[in-house]
Amino acid sequence: MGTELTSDLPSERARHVLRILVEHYIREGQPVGSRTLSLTAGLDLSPATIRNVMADLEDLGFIAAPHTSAGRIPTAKGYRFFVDTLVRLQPMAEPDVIRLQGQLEDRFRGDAKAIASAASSALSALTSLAGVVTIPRQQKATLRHIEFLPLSGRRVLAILVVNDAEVQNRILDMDRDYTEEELRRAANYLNEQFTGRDLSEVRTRLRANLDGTREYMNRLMLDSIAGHAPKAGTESAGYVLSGETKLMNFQELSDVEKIRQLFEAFGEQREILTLLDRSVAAQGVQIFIGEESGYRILDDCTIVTAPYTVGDQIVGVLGVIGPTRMAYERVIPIVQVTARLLGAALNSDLNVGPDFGLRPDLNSGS
Amino acid sequence: MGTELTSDLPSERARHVLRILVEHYIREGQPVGSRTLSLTAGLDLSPATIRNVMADLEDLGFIAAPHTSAGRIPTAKGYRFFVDTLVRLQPMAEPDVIRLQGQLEDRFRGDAKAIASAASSALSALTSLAGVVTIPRQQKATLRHIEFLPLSGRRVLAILVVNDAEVQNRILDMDRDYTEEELRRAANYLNEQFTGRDLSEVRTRLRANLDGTREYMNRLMLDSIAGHAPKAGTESAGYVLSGETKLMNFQELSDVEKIRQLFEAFGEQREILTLLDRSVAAQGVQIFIGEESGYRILDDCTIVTAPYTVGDQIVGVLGVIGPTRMAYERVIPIVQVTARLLGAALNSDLNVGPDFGLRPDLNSGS
DNA sequence: CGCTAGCAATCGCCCATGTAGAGTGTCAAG
DNA sequence: CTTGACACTCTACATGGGCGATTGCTAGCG
Repeated sequence: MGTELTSDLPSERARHVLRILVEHYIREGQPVGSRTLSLTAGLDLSPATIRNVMADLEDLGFIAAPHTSAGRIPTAKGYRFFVDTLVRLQPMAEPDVIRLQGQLEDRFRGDAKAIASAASSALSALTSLAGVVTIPRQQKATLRHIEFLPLSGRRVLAILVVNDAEVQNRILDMDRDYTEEELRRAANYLNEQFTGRDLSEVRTRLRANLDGTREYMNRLMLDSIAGHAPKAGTESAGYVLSGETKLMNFQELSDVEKIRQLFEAFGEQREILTLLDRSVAAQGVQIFIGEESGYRILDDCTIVTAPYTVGDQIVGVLGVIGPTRMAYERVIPIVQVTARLLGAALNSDLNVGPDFGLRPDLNSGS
Repeated sequence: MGTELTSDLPSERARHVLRILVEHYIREGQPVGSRTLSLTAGLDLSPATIRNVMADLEDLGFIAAPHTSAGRIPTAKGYRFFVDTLVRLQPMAEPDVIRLQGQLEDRFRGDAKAIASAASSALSALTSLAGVVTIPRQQKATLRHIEFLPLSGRRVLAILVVNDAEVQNRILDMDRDYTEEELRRAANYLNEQFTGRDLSEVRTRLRANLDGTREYMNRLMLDSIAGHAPKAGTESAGYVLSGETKLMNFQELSDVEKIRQLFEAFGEQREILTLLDRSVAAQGVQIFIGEESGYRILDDCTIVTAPYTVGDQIVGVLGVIGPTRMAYERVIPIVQVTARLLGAALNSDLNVGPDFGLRPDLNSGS
């Protein structure tokens, strides 16, 4: 027994072998034997010695043999060690970065779902995996314009234009009917006082102004502004998934039953969303390998995620879903960069948006 | 050789055999042999005789043997003859109809995409196939309110409220910048003249009024109204697909590669949409069996569609997608009834919608 | 003490072979 | 026209042997 066995960590040489093995397996998809490693490891060791090292690695739980006399393949723990300490990340090619940047910034101004969709497609195209992007929470939503229309049955239709050109609308159930004149006055008041302000600011100011004389109006106005976030996209909170079909190309997922369960999970959204939510806590790229996710359905899958931010607020999560055997050294930087660029695109969208640059008069409260 | 061979149509007896064969195959999914038919056909014929009949049916192209010495299975032509002349439709169970009606009428007022989505899910649940519903064209779109907001770069944000409380918005690229005052005047003009009118009417009237003096305004106004239909839902014109994953349960589609192509086609939307469009022409239920669709990808699939109407205008198409071997006698009535009920739900939505019942003043043109 | 060469053993994969079962086509007799 | 009988065909399934890849072990080497 080698000295490695006394420790939980493999020796330097074993780490090298493990790296070569994982890299090779990721490339070829076939179990890797001692002969192959002896030839490609660059260590100039005979297969027999390699075998000893592999036996150690197997004892430590990093690799496993699908059956006697096939080579070894990495376990989830093996992949974990690989991505944590062995992988040599391959930065994205500069042209790809520039193209990606263009796709994200290009005229998606204001439409949260569209830009999420673009990011998702881009992720899928770059990685040949499934891309997933949560629809960004609109942390900063600056009021541009508001309008009320009376409906029947004491309901009022509120139309908000926020940020550049994002139109939101919701129906408010009120205590009594309002005349058109009343609604016009309320809208005028809001437009005059609060155009260019952040919605949360509008909310607090409205609460402060609640002086009793016009309480019912305040109720109307508060409701119209309140809780705008959850209805940001069309389908309420959710994510955009792209390139799911690419997953069917992988042999390890070529079982129809597995694919079916996976796609059903995609449709349900719940499980995937809670999984994505977990990565909000983390700072950078987070990786769930196989069984680590805790969901049986994803046992053969890895999810690589990263939160994306506007300012220093996390507004969403993006990532890719693929088989555990994926090209981590390429995928991780792609997710990383996409998160940064998406954040940047959203940010420029909010702050140097065309409107507020050119029309300061709108922000001055007229 | 029997006398049938001189005709393109099978004899009475052959038709009976064909019916039993198709019914049996749909139920069991296994090729049907002469012995089985002899036992279940109720004709009291020996297997040998049945074999003669089957030979005739095979010559006519209604059935085929996957290989020597397996039973026969229906060809596309066989299914076609079956659904055209042999099938005994099984009306939907009354409770199911009532439940379906409830699902469709229930509080989806105004939201075209939501009601299409509900219909699609219902179709999928009732048939255990994939349900598909095009988002209804809003044939009658009455202008409720319009508003313009200036953006940067000669762009203008137009916000329309149509029908009850449906908010549409689009960005118009104009030739020059407009002042807020100009935009306000344009909006006022439209609101005063056309509130309560149908959008198509507004369009024609605007064209007629194009008198040169205010041409640029007309351009703006026309653009804001024009082509509102394609942007009805969120994702522009399209359809809602439900229960795709159910298709993976069928053995005839259990090949991963086939499934992949099918799902990619679903994602593309184009091919499916053109196929659905074809059934707009037809009056009632239309069926595309296997290769009849003209799309290789759908060779093993049947699509059962029906247009649905508001008033007497066809506003959309719905249907189901499944393997050619599906329970036609149940599926056809389900599609039929769903189309009728969806039309009815949309109709009640438009005509006795809460707004127009209670606020006739809005419709009178002020 | 670690590395290596050699060797027997193990196991999955592939292919050929054999067999059972299901169904067909045909033909002569009823 | 129908039927029973028979030979024929083809698939599905199980069986078994050979092949190749790879391992674990052990003895020997530096």
